Amino acid sequence: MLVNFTAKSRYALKIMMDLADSKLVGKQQRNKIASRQGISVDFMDHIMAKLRSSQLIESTRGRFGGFELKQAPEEISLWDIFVAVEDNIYPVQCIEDHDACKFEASCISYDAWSDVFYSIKKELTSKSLAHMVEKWQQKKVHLKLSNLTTSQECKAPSKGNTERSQTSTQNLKHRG
Amino acid sequence: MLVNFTAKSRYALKIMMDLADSKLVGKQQRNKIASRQGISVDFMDHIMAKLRSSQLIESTRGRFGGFELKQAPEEISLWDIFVAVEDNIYPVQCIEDHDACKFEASCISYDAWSDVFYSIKKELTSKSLAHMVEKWQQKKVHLKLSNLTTSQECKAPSKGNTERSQTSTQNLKHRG
DNA sequence: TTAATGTCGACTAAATTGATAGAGTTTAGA
DNA sequence: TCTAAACTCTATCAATTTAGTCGACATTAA
Repeated sequence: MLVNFTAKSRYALKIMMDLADSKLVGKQQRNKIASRQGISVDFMDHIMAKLRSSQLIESTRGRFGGFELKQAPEEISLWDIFVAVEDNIYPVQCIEDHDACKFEASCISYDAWSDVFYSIKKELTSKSLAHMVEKWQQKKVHLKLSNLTTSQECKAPSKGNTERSQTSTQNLKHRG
Repeated sequence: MLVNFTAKSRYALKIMMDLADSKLVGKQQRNKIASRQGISVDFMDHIMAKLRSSQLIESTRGRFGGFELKQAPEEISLWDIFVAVEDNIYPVQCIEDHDACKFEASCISYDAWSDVFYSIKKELTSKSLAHMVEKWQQKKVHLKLSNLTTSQECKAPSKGNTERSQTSTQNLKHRG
């Protein structure tokens, strides 16, 4: 898949937008976020850990704990979010690690990949979470949705239920 | 992997650059290309089929056959190449197929993904094969390489030899 | 006819991905 | 101090995807 963002990026973006959208209301609990955004709480844990270690969110443990953004949405770019959750952000090995390939200098495509990488990085760095959320909030007005009434309809497959299994819980394949 | 170009894209770019680079010399045989670019001929067949069905290259069968570009390098963008070989070029399902998700309208991240997709597409569409090859040809002058003396050193793993197997053929992991 | 060339589809091993499970830790407050 | 409501961390797994291999076939020039 070209320009392949894994589920981690998809979910991370939802989570970050959810937190930015509900910023004024205060800390958000993980199962609230998960159910609003249709993500399995268990899987979300992994994503939260990464977002946290990248200083994008902070968490409070214990009763009445929850998550909130650690930086202003204006300061967070989409690039920051994707980099936080994906294990490898480079299109090819040699861009990541110049020592990975001793033939870099004479490789016909090295410079082209380098070019591709930096322009994608530039584009994603230029897009702020604040801007994305602003557009969402304008859209919400049209949709006449109240502030925190985000859809519940987008479900992760339920426990032990794959698309081929016999239980009939719908897997809606909502992948945005 | 974020911005994940599979081996098909990596190889396809090498192949297209190789063909553009040797355009004046005429048709190129598949095992010549494969050995210059360090690709397994067998795997290359799959890529060639896709490049051909996308009208990017044309082939001549039989003795003295080979491959050549079907369009001028100025007319071919990196986007064209990646689209030709990758099965899915969309970062998320709902950008590909609006009907895939009936909750698109109320999805918090749909517009953001759409934005991401179109800016990456724009960037890659703006980069022509001609431009990339021109830069390579300038670099070659510095490297003092003759026109078709491209490196042989970049090998795909040899037959039946994975990184874990006991035969010691080096897998150089040249991934550009 | 033959050798050199490209074409195509079936198959497979390895790696990655998405998801699950379960045993912690921390905190507020009764 | 005890408990419930939270978050944290690591191990494991099934399904899918990817990269690669193989073999039989088709085409062409000489």
